[in-house]
Amino acid sequence: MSTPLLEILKRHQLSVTDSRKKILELFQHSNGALAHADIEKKTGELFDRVTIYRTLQTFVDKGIIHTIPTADNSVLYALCKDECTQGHHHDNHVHFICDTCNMTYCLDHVTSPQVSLPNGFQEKRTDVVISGICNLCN
Amino acid sequence: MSTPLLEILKRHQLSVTDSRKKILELFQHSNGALAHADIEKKTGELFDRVTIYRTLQTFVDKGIIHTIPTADNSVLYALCKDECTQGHHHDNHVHFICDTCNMTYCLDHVTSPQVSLPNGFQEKRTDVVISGICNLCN
DNA sequence: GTAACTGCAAAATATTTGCATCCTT
DNA sequence: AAGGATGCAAATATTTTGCAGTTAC
Repeated sequence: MSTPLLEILKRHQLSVTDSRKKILELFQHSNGALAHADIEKKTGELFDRVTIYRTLQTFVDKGIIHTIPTADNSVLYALCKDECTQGHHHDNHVHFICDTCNMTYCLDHVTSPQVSLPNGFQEKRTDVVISGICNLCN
Repeated sequence: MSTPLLEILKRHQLSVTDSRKKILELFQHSNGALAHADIEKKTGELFDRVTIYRTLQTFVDKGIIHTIPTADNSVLYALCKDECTQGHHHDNHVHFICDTCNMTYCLDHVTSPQVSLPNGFQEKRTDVVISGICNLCN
């Protein structure tokens, strides 16, 4: 199903460490997005808080995960599809946040719509975040 | 042009104080969104940092301003259109963030597109954030 | 062996809360 | 006069940085 951990890390020229393996695994086994706090909770005392921050940042830089915009303050991360290359994310899919279970999904098969902008505005990237009720809570 | 300050505050049953007048005025004179830090900078030493936090929260609660989702950690606020009522925002317009000048615009006249979701997902609210180059920087 | 990664400590930043005082109505 | 808003102090939470020790390759 999902690409082996080691292959992903190696493809991005990252050395294979416990924290990277574990955190990447968490993303693969979660069908939604994760926040720093989620990861901290799920890894227990395994890694330092700082290591988690740095690992997430590294993954973002390398194009392994991407951040998801949220209206409140929180920062969420989710796996990129395989086509993401370093420094160039192609995550133009729709994100869905369930108001009930609070889960955040990447709807990989729903692509962002084309929006026509006023004169002079030039689109480079479109993020769509839809909230409502997910299929499990419905 | 814009609704008088006092009228807006009174309509939402808020007492008229210096900080509320000043902060609301800032939003009216800005054609973009503002962050807590922007407001702090523009008001100088006039008000306490905490007062700004509380004033912004009050405005959000009352439906005078709304937050804008951003992929990084920052929280941005912008004026709601007049139809917003307490606890019920109707800000279904598109937001635009300029990569060059870093300004955030509410494109009030560009409404969020309808997105068709997978079975079982029910939309309640759609946020669209487009980044690129704005009309002034273009 | 070397460069990169981690843990720990601490700094920097951001946000929230309690309470006494002041201001709006 | 009474309730709400503010300022200040301090608690809490979040993120970043420096550095020494450890690990991957």
